[in-house]
Amino acid sequence: MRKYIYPIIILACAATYYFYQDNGSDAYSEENIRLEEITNGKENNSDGSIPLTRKALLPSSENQIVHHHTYSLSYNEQHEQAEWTAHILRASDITSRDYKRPYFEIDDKVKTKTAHWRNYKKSGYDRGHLVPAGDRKATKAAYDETFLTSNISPQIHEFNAGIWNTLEQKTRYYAKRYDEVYVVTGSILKKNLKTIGTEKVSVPERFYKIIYRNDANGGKMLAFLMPHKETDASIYDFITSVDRIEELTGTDFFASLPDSIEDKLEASSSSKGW
DNA sequence: CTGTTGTGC
DNA sequence: GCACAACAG
Repeated sequence: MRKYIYPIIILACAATYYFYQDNGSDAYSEENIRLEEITNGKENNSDGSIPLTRKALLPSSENQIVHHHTYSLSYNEQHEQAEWTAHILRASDITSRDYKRPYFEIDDKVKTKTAHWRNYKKSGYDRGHLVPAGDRKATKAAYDETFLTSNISPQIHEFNAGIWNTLEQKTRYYAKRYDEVYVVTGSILKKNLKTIGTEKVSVPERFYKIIYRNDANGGKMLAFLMPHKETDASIYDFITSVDRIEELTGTDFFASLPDSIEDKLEASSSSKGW
């Protein structure tokens, strides 16, 4: 009997290991990979383009920037939500795994403390992800990390499940097609917006998403600016230039790109090349 | 996929 | 407060 004990133990250990791998509970390895992404990036891209780190992708901001394992954000305390989030979306982030939705938690990395999810309860508004949960399905840990109240804005359900969802799916399509895209998502925060909850979470009137694809020729950029309302229109009716979003937000996007490339890409409001 | 609400312990 | 199931676009 004894000769079976060790094989059984080894099998049990292996099974446990694979179980946690599959569940994506191995946050430690993910942390190593993704935090490295912020500071070091890769040696070189296969197509000869200059590798961009997540840090290089970050917009300018006077608000509180925090780095999570798989995305970064800038929290606006007045409006009790992020003014923008930034993440690198890779084809490998997109899987068909079915994770159980966790509860939204306060983001402890934001010093001023983020809003509580109760502000949204019975408000009539969705807890709309900025970094979509669907963009972070490589592991359970990555998925759960999107369920922080620093990563949501109040959204009308018909908008969130409608054209905004369509835009998120299109972004995932680009990530699969080009293997890797850089994504900045946010809203136009201004004074006198409607608020919800006891903490007065602002309800933005417009949301935007900027997608950048890198290549040896400077890459391509695509920006969408959408009114926060239900619509049957196409997402392509809401293409704008990054320059326009910079005007509205006062934020400088992709400042780390060489100026000649940045100026050209950010002036464009065309989906040509995508 | 994007979400909320109701029930029960 | 949390788990589970049902429901909606």
